[in-house]
Amino acid sequence: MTGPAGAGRPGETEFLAGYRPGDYPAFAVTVDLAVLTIRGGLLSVLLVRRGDHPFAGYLALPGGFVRSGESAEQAAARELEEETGAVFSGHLEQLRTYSDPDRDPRMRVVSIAFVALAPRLADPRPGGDAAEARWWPVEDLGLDGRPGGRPADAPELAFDHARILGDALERVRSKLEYTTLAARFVDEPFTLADLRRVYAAVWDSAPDLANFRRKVLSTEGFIVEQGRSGAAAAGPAGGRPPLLYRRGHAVLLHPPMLRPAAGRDAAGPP
Amino acid sequence: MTGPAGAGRPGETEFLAGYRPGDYPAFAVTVDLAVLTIRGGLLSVLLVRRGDHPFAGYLALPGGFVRSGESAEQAAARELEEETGAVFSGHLEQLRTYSDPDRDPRMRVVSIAFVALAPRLADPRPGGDAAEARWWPVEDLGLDGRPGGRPADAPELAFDHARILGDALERVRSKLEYTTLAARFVDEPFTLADLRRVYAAVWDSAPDLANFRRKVLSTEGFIVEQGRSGAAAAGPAGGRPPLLYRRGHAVLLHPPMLRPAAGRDAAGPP
DNA sequence: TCAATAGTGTCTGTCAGACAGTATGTG
DNA sequence: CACATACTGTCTGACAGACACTATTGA
Repeated sequence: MTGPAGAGRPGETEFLAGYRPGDYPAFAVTVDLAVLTIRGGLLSVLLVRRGDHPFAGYLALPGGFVRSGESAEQAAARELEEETGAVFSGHLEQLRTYSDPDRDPRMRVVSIAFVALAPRLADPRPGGDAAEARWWPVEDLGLDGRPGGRPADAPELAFDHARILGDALERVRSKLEYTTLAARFVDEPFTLADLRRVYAAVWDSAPDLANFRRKVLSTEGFIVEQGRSGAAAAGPAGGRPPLLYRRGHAVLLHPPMLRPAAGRDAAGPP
Repeated sequence: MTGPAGAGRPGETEFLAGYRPGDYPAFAVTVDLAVLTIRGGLLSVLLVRRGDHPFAGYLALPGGFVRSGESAEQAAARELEEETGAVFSGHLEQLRTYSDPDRDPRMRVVSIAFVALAPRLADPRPGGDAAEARWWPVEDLGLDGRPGGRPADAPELAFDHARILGDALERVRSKLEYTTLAARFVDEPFTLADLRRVYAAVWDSAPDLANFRRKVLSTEGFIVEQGRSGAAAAGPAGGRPPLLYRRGHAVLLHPPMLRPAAGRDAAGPP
């Protein structure tokens, strides 16, 4: 792949010098972020409460406009740092783009959605037009037909953000199956029990402990042993202190660790 | 998920009546299509030769601007029909969005890329500024480090289309593992040998015939038996006439059919 | 009968599910 | 000691890889 931009292709410099943009429709482009973490054993998402119309008072995914000189990825990283007040070092990946013509009643907006994963972040600070920003356990949002059904008091999300968040959850649930992404949810060093709690929270069902250990430890490069804690970091006293690990270099799991049968439907993009 | 657009949220109608768009950066939004099919046992992609600057004379993915009233999905379907001259009935899915600020030297363009799969399409007809449109076996493009290396005469693609096509190929290769997508590449009715040739072409290595049969036939809803051909459609004479099948309703494969070890690296989004 | 393609049977190793058991720490 | 947590062993069934085998057609 040779460079796309201002390269030396025959006649092109002259062409570009005389080029005037045609009248193509103009769009505003935003990024929306599904920032996920595990808090208190629950998969949680960062939501802001909107101060302004439209959808004033509704909960929404944090996000903002892409600026002239930046890519969507740069805009997502910038918004993430504005929202959390610190450089973001976790996992950030593009989810998909939402472009229904009437998804924003103000104007034509195309939104490029991202998923971010992080171990326990500092409590977020509000910014921009967000009146409030906090973590919500996803089960309190009643997005998917999870056991227990939609909580009666489940808040409604602004725009098409319920759909975006639903897609983000499906992406993360399925990526835990065939990647080592789970380890991005925990602080280092971590124990195998910590890592297993990530799967339990994301899949809403804990894999069998012994089988989980066998799989994780036999996957070369998933996690790296780090020694035993002098007297374990947290946790209630009592019990044998666990071995500690950090993230390894492996990215993919082969073969994958499939989640239990439930929640495996709904095709959707990978 | 209740409707995003012109709903009756308190105070919003008044707000929208007085709303004037702020000065957010304006972007052109395009769709780019990686249209894939199997031709002569080779995975092939539809490419156009550009007539205009920039990248005049280069090969490019077909695509075009998203219009004011349509979603990216609608634009992709429209371009596909313009390009092939018929209503497109195959599989079309969003790949990802490319937004590097300098990916197009003319102006700021965000491109939403799609992957389309179809059984042998009519030979394409050129349209728009495409001087020529034809199928290219992907192995002739030398995109990935495939055995044989990059052909000396491999053409260079315009813009960042080599990257987009590379991502599209990885998407399709991996989706064959855990979905029934392969069946979207063949005309109905088809034989098991036809279906296996799809895997052989996409993965560049044929799964063992007996194991392949066992897997496909034991996956309920992957394919449906359709009876035996009176005297097989095509193929060289001689040999036992095969059973015929059509696509079933199943979408996902559980557990997946993993491709052989090669080509399973390069993390990349799902 | 031969060539060619379709289709079957079966052995083997790998691995996940299930679950019972052992080890090592604290009070 | 009891108790809690960490960790191990092992039986079983499902399934993929490998490959030898049989079946059915046309020439």
